[in-house]
Amino acid sequence: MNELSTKYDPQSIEENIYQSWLAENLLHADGNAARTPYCVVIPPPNVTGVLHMGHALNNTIQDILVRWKRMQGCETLWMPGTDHAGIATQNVVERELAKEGLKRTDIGREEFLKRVWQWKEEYGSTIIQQLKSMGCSCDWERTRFTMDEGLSNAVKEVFLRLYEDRLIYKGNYIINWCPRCCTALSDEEAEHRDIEGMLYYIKYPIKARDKIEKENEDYIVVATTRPETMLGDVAVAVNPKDERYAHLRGQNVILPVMKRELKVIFDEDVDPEFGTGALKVTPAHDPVDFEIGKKHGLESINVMTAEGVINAEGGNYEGMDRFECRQAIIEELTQLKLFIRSEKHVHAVGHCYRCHTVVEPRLSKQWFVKMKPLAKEAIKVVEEEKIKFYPQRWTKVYLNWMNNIRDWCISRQIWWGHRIPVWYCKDCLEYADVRDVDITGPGTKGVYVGEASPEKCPTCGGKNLEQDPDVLDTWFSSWLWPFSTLGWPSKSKELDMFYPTAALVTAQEIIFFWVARMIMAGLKFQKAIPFRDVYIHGTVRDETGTKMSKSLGNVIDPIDIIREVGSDALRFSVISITSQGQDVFLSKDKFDIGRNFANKLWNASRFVLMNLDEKVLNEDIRAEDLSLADKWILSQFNDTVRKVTESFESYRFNDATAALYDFIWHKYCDWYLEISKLSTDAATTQRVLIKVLKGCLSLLHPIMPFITEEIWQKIPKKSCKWIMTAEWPEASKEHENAEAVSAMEKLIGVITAVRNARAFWNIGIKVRMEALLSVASEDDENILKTNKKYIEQMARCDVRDISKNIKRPGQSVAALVGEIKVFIPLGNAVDVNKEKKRISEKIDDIQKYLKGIEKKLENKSFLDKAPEDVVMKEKEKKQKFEDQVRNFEDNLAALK
RNA sequence: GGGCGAUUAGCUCAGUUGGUCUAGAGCGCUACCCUUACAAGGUAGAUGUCGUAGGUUCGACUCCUACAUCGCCCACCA
Repeated sequence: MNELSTKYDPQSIEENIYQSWLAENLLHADGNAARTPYCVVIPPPNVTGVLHMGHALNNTIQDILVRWKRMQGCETLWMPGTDHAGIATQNVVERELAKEGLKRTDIGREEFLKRVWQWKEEYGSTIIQQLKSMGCSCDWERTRFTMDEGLSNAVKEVFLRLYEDRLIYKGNYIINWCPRCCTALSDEEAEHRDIEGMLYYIKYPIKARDKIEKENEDYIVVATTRPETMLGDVAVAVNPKDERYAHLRGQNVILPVMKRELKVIFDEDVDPEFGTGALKVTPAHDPVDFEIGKKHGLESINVMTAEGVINAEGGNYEGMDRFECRQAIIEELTQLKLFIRSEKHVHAVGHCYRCHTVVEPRLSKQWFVKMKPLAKEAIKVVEEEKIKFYPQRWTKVYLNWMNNIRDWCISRQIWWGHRIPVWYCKDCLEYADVRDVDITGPGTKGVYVGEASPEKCPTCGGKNLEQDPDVLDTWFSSWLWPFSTLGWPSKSKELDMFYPTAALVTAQEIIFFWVARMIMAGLKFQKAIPFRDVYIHGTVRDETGTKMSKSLGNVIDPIDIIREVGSDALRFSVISITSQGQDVFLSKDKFDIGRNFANKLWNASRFVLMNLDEKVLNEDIRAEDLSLADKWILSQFNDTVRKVTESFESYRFNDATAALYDFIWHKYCDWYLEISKLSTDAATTQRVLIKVLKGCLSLLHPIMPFITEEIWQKIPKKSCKWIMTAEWPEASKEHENAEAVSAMEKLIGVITAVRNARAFWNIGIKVRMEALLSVASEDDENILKTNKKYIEQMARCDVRDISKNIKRPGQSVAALVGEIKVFIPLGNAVDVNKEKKRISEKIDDIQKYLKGIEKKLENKSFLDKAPEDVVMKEKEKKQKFEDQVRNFEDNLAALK
């Protein structure tokens, strides 16, 4: 009944344990107001996503926090859910359609959305299932999805409020455009990557001279990385201070290929140092050019379609792909003798974060959120440390971004997402396409902004209404997550209780996407911060330091690892190699740490339970019955409780795993368990074994939930049925026992000395050894005498004598443990020369350190300035080493 | 162009306010051991001028400055 299976087999326990928790309803937070609330908000994984190592790390950390707080008696809530990932999901479903030879436009918006929902129902919960297999203790009953009705209401409400406050507007700007996804992207969604491209030097002939006759006079040379955009050039700009071009004032140049006449304009923003100092101006395709164009009243010529293909404005190049066009234009220019040369040029090029296509800066009409006013408060709360980042260095990164924040492009030209809640009256507007309206805020003629479609146009009463075709950026719903998931905009018990949430755990990549925006939304709509602590963990990378990603094929799939070594081993391993905020370099062998540790724990528990007589648990441990080893292990355990709790409190999770690993393996198993074999029958020993085991399981439970629960279930007469809801151990002074710790250290020293001699003299384990212990103090004598049996058991020797001033027997070897001299008679086995050499080496070793200490103590400044206790310690150290040297020298002399 | 991180044993990494550090762990390595919880184990052992050069200090792996190498993030240099 109480027995654990001989082999630790995570596969056979993990699934069952999780089902039991669900059956017992242990994961559900019902909102008990008598307890301290503790709420963690999951970074909602992408609904198309599958679990990767980053998720594994992220969710393990969150689960640790939640389980730990739950055990501490908090009312904990871990809100799970997924976001609808507009672009990514739409891409997935479009690919499915493509298999049937269809495009989304073939089936229409409504039918397409039906397909997406179908897809979501079928595959959207993959990642949720995977989180369960990791043991995550989320409240699954509260699982949310950004497209749920409640969350959609929050989105509408927020859009309306921002619009009313004139923080949302629609206008014509250069945005990042993905020609593959055919949508606008926000600045954050364009990932800049360094690309080795080309810088092309092109001659633009000066109009006054119709033929190129003189070098350097008949034309101006511009440099560009994107020659295809020249089709949309409207000017050439130079710096007014640049004397090279002073003669061009008032001149026009001819745009090659298009043969359009361009003005030469003078603008401070042109850098004379770059390229030739002359800039071709293409306002429709470059943000800098757009600004210059605005300043100088230039027209904008858009030469590309949404798909990145040259349009009618591109003359002969119409219909050509943008990159093909680049080559073709260079060829034509070469023929015209207007192409000078190209040189290699490394520059950062934006790529779509969903499909990695090179983004095209494109002039288009989009919806934006004004960020500066929102950022103001969000900067303040972080500066005032109402929200704290762990590690702290991210504060600076956050503030830097916030202080330079730019308006957020929130409209997307896709179908899957929250439709923009804006309707246009086609009768009132003079545009054929509703997209073309400029909207600065409430009061725009023919524009209605509201929760649902209006009956009629508020301006003219007409019924010719059309909703804005665009949807909102997915992050426009994610940024509301901390309160939209708790019921807002409706009033709710949960919102009152759990907002602000306690901690947010996330990766560095989404500080700007998500964390910063949640802070702004929280402050704007709840008038309160969304969370107090932000813990930023490292990025999971492979051995070579590159980010793990599917496309690179360097992923280690957490699900494979769970299958091989179990979820507990995965969790323990990943936590133990992650120091605060540092990136994680992962390779498969790292999981041995957790696997071996779980195995060790399993076997130790098996030993304890095997030797347990249930009846002894009817009574408590009595202090007067405790042996030295009992007191020692209880004191050491107490230390461990303190360390683990402190580590969790300061988000230093690997410190917790290190403390537990060291205690369980090297103290509990290596020493206490072995010593306990002397008295497995004794009630007190059994009680201590169980007490410490239970304590370890509790401390370990947040990190390794399954194995600890499984073992817990086999322990008889426990206070709580489930370890998941058991009490978190508390460290207390009364368990501290410095005396026992120091006494035990002496015993361990003696035992190690004997073992050392055995190994050094190559004496087999079966040969019985003898030892004589010469002591200098009563205390030592008592300790050794009362615990003689430990030495005999652990070092496999007979202790012949323990007393003061024992003379070293002939044919023996000696060791020193503090003030205790250990003599080990070896008979003829002793090789005098070998022993001499051994001892001499030890003396040399010690003397080396001794010299350092002596030097320190001779230094007057040190004696004057160092604190007293430090000086005292140095003196003690010196004394100790001197004693050791003297002793070893005596020993050396005793050798004949 | 700005900002940040890393540099410690053969490998992968810990090391919290400068002195209990004679710098640790895991893996690997060496020797012995299938000792009745565990060979995914046990016992014992070897291995480091803590990237380089200065500085602050009685004292630096720890703080400061420069440099080197690697990596990350941000940025409209065409």
